[in-house]
Amino acid sequence: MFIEHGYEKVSMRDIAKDLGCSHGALYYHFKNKAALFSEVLAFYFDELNLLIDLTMKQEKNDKLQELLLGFLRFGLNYPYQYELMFLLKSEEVDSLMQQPAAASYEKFAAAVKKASGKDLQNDMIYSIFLALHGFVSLHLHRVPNFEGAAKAAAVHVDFLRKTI
Amino acid sequence: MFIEHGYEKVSMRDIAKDLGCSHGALYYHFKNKAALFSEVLAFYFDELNLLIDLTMKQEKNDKLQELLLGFLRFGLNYPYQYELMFLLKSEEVDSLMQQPAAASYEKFAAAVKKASGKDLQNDMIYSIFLALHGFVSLHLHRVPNFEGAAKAAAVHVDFLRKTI
DNA sequence: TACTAAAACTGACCACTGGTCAAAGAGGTG
DNA sequence: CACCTCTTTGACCAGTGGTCAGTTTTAGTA
Repeated sequence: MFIEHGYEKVSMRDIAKDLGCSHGALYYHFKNKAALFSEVLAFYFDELNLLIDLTMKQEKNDKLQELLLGFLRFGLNYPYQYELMFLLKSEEVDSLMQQPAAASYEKFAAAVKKASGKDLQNDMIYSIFLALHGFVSLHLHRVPNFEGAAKAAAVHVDFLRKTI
Repeated sequence: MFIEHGYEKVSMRDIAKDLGCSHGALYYHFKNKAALFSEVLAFYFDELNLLIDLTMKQEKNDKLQELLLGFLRFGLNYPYQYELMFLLKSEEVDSLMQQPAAASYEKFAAAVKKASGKDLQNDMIYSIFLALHGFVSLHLHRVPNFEGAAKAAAVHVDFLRKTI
């Protein structure tokens, strides 16, 4: 439900109705709405980490491009998840999200360094990440999925590749 | 109030209490909360446009750097405004915000082109904008103001300058 | 001055939200 | 049976954005 309609639009009562229980019962299992949602999101951090691993494992000559494009694809194909993984700042959710987000970033940064074949500066990798994040956060929800911005994504990644 | 506490935190009743009227009265003047807020934001689009104009008018050798840094400074010093100018996607607000946002972008893009002294491709300018947007949207609300990320901002702008 | 029409405002009301909690139910063990 | 823990319920709270019939204020006219 969160994935289809977003965090704000889904109420605890909606979830309870779908489960066939009262909304009060949810508060026995989860401290609050944010805690419930963050457990849903944990799955998607794993998914992103897995995606990075898979990209690095496959036999391709241009892993770097695949890495950058893969990030954009992930962001736009899981818009609500991405929004809460890297964008939302509501105090409640953010405190639960910062640690896994940082871990995923570290994994991404290490992969980029390795895939580039060069000894890239950390600052540079961070700038590249910011540029990718900018792309996703601007196209988020304005485009139905990655396909809707695939061409622009390729152009952006191309721009970034040239800087490396 | 919006600027200090953010869109979600300020209720129509809060505003009405501050004005010394009933919250119903607000709905006589504004279709809804989003419409009220978007009128507040119009001021900040003007502010950003003015900032671009001023940067281009001043006698400096490195207008380009000033332009890019200025955008980051604006974003981090007016975090709630920036959030709703370029980040928020609630259907209500977004439809009111897209046009002025696009206009401000066009102004920015033209200024970057002129300041660079080269005939930059539009795609490239857009990528640069996305990279700046990524910086702001990631640091937003995690840092009290521009000063809190000034060093990282300088590094990021430096990275972008090198690509031009 | 008295009247009128428009503009502005009020506050009760609606359906909804996240969250709390005493009470009630289940299920298992001795 | 009693006893105990785990789980669930649903009434309740304070708050939200939004609506609207009814009232007041304002300003212009006869």
